Amino acid sequence: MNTLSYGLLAMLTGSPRTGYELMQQIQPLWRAKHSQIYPLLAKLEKAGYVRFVTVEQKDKPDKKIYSITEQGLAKLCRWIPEKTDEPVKRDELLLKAYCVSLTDPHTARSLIQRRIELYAGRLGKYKQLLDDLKQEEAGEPGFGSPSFGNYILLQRAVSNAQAELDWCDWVTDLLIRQEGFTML
Amino acid sequence: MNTLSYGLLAMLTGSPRTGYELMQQIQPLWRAKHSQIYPLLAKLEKAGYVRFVTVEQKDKPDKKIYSITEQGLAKLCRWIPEKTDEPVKRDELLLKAYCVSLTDPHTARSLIQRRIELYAGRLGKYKQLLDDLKQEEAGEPGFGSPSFGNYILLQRAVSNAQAELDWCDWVTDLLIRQEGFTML
DNA sequence: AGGCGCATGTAACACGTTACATGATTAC
DNA sequence: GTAATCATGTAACGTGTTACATGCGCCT
Repeated sequence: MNTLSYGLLAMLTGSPRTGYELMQQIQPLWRAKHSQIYPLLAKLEKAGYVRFVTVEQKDKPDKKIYSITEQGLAKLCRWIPEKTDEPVKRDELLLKAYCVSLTDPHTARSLIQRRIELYAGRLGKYKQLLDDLKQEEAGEPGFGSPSFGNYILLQRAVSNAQAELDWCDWVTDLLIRQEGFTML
Repeated sequence: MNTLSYGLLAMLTGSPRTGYELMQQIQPLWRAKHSQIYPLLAKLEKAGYVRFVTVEQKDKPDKKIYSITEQGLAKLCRWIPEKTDEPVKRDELLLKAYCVSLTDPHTARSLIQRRIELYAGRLGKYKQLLDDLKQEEAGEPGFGSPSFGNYILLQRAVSNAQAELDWCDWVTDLLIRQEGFTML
């Protein structure tokens, strides 16, 4: 039982899902490819933590809809209070930022610009999802609501994307002022 | 040449360092253990991108002080404008947050509390380093300064830690209100 | 005609962590 | 005495990515 396995169980507490859906939906929390998820689901099934029903489809491949079992739920509940590892972040841009003075301000700006586009897209997407959730729940979901987890995570995603954009804008301002000077 | 290799070259543009120092100093940008770094440094040396001098020490093991070569610098400069991969984040806490309603608000609060301690510590550390840098540079380092990369990264670390703390505080408030209700 | 989305799975490889190995000094 | 810091390195293992494999329907 590695962390991703617990992540899959966690996702399945929301609703039953296919491996394909799990792969897509877990991305914002834990990056993983389908080639890692399918074998893990098979293991979880053998261990009795999840079960699946096969749904035949016309025009599309058959799919397996997984749901969490009582045993899986118990396993998950025991995991939650355990010591939580520190988050792991690896960002190529930060390595480039460290030695950014090796390039010119113009190149530096285009590096940051691509990052702005990335986070602007995410910000819009997560804001939309957060609004949708508030509409459905008619306000802010409380701890008891099954959407509570989703709610606090969406809120986090929004403020996180905003913070990234703020930093990018701040750096861009510094670089623009610099370009002004080097023009002289 | 994987990303960590470029990261090591980037670090060495600041000043020559030992493998041990590189291992420590690259952590905030790219998590890696010494067992990964030492073999990579050996490869970089064979490829001619870095060189080292051995310094004998009494009372401590001998050390190799690495510095970047002209070839290494050229290689690094060619890498910077290349397409930058998206950042990878993996955080166990977010997986737990998704299914946090499976536990009680009290357990949830202690999960968040540990994270608050982690980021409060980092915030203090990075604020201090940022102040030190501003003192040394007598103000904000400009693009030309060799500290510019360090400066924008420290600024980012500070605002990032602050954003994490803000979210933790916000979640804690939600949970405290919840505890109030469940008491009734 | 070619690419994307759905849907699953395996095999080979690259990357990262843990453990093994050594050894002196300093601090609690 | 027992752990931590400095300092390097290798071996085994676990995790994550890329590539291989299949196949239909939809869109451009």
